[in-house]
Amino acid sequence: MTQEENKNKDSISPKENIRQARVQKLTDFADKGINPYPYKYEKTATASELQDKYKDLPAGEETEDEYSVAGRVMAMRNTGMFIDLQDDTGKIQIFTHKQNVGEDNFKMLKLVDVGDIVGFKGTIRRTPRGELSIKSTEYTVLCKALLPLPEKFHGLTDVETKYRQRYVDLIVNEETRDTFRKRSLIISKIREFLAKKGYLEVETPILQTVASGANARPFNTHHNALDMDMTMRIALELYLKRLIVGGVSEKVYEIGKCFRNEGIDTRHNPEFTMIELYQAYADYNDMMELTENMVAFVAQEVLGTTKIKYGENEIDLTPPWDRKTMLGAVQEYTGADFNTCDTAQAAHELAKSIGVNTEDCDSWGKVIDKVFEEKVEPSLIQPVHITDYPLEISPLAKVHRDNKRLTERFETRVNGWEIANAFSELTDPIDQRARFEAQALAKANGDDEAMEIDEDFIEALEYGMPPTGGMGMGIDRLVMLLTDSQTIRDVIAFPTMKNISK
RNA sequence: GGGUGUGUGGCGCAGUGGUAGCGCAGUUGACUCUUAAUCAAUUGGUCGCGGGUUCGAAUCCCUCCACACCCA
Repeated sequence: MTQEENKNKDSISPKENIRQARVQKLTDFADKGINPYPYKYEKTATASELQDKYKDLPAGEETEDEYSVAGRVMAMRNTGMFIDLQDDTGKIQIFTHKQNVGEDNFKMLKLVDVGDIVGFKGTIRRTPRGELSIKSTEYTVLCKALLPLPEKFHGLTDVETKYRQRYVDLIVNEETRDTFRKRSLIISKIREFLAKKGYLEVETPILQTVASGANARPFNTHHNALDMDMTMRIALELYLKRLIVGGVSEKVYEIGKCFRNEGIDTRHNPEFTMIELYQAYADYNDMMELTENMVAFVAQEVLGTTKIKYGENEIDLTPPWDRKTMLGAVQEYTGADFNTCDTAQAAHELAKSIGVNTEDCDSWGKVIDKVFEEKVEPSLIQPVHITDYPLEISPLAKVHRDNKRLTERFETRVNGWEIANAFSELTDPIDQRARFEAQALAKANGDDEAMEIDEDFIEALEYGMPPTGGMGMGIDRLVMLLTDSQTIRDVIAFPTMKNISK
């Protein structure tokens, strides 16, 4: 090696060093006429199928049964004689011996590294130590990996790398794979539940000119060809109700991403998945029943039980769930009865008397909301529907049939979190316009999360919408609950991360 | 936005003012029914970035960056 080359070698990073050693192996394969990135491989079994089928095969026994398996090499012992192969169902050991694969092929195993994807063909045996194995007669490199996997024992634990490079996390951490498989199953079980009830799945625009239907700030974007500013949706609500107006189905739902331009924490990601569903001729009481039945069905199907463990808590999702009015819950936990307050000012004073500062709240309803959030919400571990929210904070819900200050709205709380929000939907277009105008006024007074007026939506209501019950649920939080995940980033495959400037 | 932490080779970690270490992975060899295989040798790091204090900084101080947790 010349001095120049030596200097060159010294200047590259250690990671690049390992990579270059593997790039050299690509050349070695090419020299043998082998393409380390071939096109196809015929698998005849998965790891778990074999583990299951041969679970009673005694240690030391051999069979003539021949299979082909493929997956990622996770460990090599005894210079490649024992290989742990992982596919998406589990692991199986490969036994390679020069007597079986031939001397040349056995030597060529030196070109195979942990992390490579390889197909093995051979017969089933169980080793004297009791490990089910495939006695390999031939093998095919299906992909040469150029970068090394994290350490085999401790694996990858750095949370930042787990989120930024989820593919590595998934390769080495079974719990991560399990969480995302469960996420998929949860969503498909929701679809199954709603399909059985006659719900029609629909799709509505993500790019919108008016982002409304929730109290949140949107992401702004721009359509070049139309030269038009647009926003990403913050809720599914108003378009789904247009479909109820149209009558494409009396029961519709959508599962999809919503986008809210706000902070990130353990329960918020800027893009997240919501389900919203609407059922004509139903009210919020029907929605309570539907919500608890849906969640219980999903838990039963995915976990085999409706009694789940989350952190330190046991949570019983078995219906029916508790129901408490918001004012009743506040009174229960603080002793304060906000029914007795006729004005926002009186509510402020009552809140102050129980130690809640509500200076930033400009209405009776907002005061109660804040007191509820501070004094009640954290205690609501077991599922409960909190009903009858104040009018001022519920611009899309019908006025309560028995109390004009309240609406027919409930939020379902589990583990202290809001997991569902539902109404007897407001269908009166004149009232809806008044509610939007109150929101617009709040926005003008500095509440940048107040709702936008959606004129076309009001027009839709003027064509007539049947009485309707609607419900929205955060899928990510439901998945957190059912997978015992402590942060939303553990249930979103690629959570939003800040750029690393280099 | 505020507070508290964390950031050291590909990965997991030690190192609180005096020449940057360990394990795994990698490389070379030995061994060949292993299970985090074993044994021997060995490559690899401007200690997140930048500045300061000091004879001397991974270590003390400041700015910035990223991440986590708590609070708002």
